[in-house]
Amino acid sequence: MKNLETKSNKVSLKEIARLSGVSIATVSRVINNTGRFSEETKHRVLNIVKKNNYRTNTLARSLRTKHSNSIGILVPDLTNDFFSKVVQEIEKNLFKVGYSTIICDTQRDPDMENYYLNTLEAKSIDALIVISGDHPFDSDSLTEKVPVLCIDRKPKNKDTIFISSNHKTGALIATQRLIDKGYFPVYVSPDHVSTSRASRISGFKHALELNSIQFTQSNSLELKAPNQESYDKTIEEFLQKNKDKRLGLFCLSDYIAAIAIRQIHKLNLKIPNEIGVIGFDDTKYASLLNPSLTTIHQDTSKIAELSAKTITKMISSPSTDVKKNIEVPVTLVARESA
Amino acid sequence: MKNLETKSNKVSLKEIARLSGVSIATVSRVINNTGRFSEETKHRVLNIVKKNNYRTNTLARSLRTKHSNSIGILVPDLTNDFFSKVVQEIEKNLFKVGYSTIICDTQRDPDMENYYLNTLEAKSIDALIVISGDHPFDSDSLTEKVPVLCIDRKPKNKDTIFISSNHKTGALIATQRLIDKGYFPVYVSPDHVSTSRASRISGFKHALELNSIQFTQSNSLELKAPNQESYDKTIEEFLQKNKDKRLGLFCLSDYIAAIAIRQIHKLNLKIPNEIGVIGFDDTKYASLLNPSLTTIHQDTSKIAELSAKTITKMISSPSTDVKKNIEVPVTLVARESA
DNA sequence: AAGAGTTGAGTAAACGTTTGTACAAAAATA
DNA sequence: TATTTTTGTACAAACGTTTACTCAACTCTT
Repeated sequence: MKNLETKSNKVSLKEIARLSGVSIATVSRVINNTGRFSEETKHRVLNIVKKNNYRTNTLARSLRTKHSNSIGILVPDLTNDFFSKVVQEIEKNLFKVGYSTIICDTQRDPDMENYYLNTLEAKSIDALIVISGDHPFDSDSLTEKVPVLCIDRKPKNKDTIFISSNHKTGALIATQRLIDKGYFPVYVSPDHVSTSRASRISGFKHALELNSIQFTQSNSLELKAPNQESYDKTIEEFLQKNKDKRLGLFCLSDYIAAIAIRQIHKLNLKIPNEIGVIGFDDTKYASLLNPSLTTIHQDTSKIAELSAKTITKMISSPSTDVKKNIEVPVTLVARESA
Repeated sequence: MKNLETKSNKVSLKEIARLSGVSIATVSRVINNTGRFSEETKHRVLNIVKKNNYRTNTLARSLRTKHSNSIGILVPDLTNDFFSKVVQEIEKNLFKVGYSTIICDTQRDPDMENYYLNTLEAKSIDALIVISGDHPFDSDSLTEKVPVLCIDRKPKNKDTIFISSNHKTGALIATQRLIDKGYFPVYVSPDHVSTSRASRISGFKHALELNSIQFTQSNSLELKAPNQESYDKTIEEFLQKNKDKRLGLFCLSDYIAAIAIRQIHKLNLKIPNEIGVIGFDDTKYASLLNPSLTTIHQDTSKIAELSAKTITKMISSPSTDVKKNIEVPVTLVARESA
């Protein structure tokens, strides 16, 4: 038999106070355990609280205290394996230390990004973690009010804390491996270009330099396209045109790598003998592709842990300055594709 | 040169009222465009509002009005391709009609689920959309307060609105295809078992019935396991043991299918000649696997659209009753694997 | 030109908290 | 015992809105 009182929609401090014969203030102090009450009243109040299934109205609380115990996260695309993993891990970390997380998928749309920035600010979030869309994050007005932390994509303002994988080194390692194995190195880049992608490309180029290879047009394959089919076509054409070379594709993401491998199969080229492929991210499908994908592993757990730690530190002691640029090491995971 | 006033942290209705020489009430009415003001004051106030970069404090607003224009979403695992897609699409749909979305990843953890339920309730969300974890969703206390809509996994309470793909039919179609192609049908199920999985299994069994095939132990492969490696092993053993049969694997998700295909390759079995594989979900990697994966396509867009539409209708007119059980058709996408 | 309706405002209460101030009673100190 | 300190509590303001009431000043009706 369910307690009928559960139905009552609104049980406030006032009601609890009335029921237990003390003042609202006392109830509040008991609930927040902020002292100045006797053991006896404590028990009495807590009993009534439980019996009436009282929940603090956090709206009112936040309005009064100016903070909400919640942290906003802006993410450009939740269906992206890397992003969703990072976000999930951050949430897990923050949950452990008592913060609730508000995740907002901006769909890489500046309008939505702004919209959510506003609603989050209006919700008195205690801090903001942002993975920006295709344009560098740039909101000084908010940054003045709450701690802001950027992940993966460099913010416009150099003073904003920024955590990311060491993309450049990752690309360097991958490219060096391709070169070492005698492939003709080519980077394959998708449509969306972010600062992280840029770093990877720069790492790629650096590797060529180190090996005294002159970077030319044929070392890159840019996939400008609205949909996957035209990706397919562009890749196929490129492969056809460069049949003479033993290509080593450094794909800027595992997903691109998967598409490339698919096209390679269509042309009946043998991986890794006739062509090599390396990806980036080490998402959950990397080991499941056929052949399994050699790729650069991003340490999502580390990124998430660092992000959570840093942001909570920034909240609790805004004065102590933290490192502005944190780079998380990446590792190459050698599998079959190169 | 940036406006210095941007820095001021707190500009409230009161301040705007003072600045424009009218009462707070008038400013409020202008901002919400709720009448009872002259064109002249409107312009004056709006100017001041703009100049001072005023933002409504939604906390205060919600506290007063009892609603927040935001909708909570509970999701068991954001790294799951199907879930993240659905959630993203819902968010897009709700955004278009002016709702902001609060996404919470419960990590299939009942504790986190409860925690978020509480914080969401405390935030005065206008409605809740839930994809439950491994246990059917069961929160009548909340359901009494705001509209609740369940997706994909059947809620405990039969009166809760429920939207999902037609899992049973999907499984039926897939299994029938395997049978038609002369395979010995086997369903492959992962660890987590949900009501949606159960429906799929039931569809599978129904297909056997229709074809007068007796369901036995060897028609199922249950992957009870903590990690992917032991998945691998279980699958390998099963394949070895059933070498004599021409197996047709109906995998309860694309991800499982990918793992299975990987093992099949290891044993040098030829797909689709010696063994067939069909998945479920049609996630973005389905077409990229090798061979590409025949699978059951879930219409995430439709599910999302329906969810958004239904929930907004429930909010605006709680009295009109909507269909309690909405099934979204699925389609088979024929590719190479079976 | 008198009454009725409309328009443009202001006042103040309310939403549910937290917290500074106040103060009596009890406890500790001298 | 007289004084100080601590303890337990209440009161009331404040957070930033929305909105039900008022009400004076217009604008129409006849």
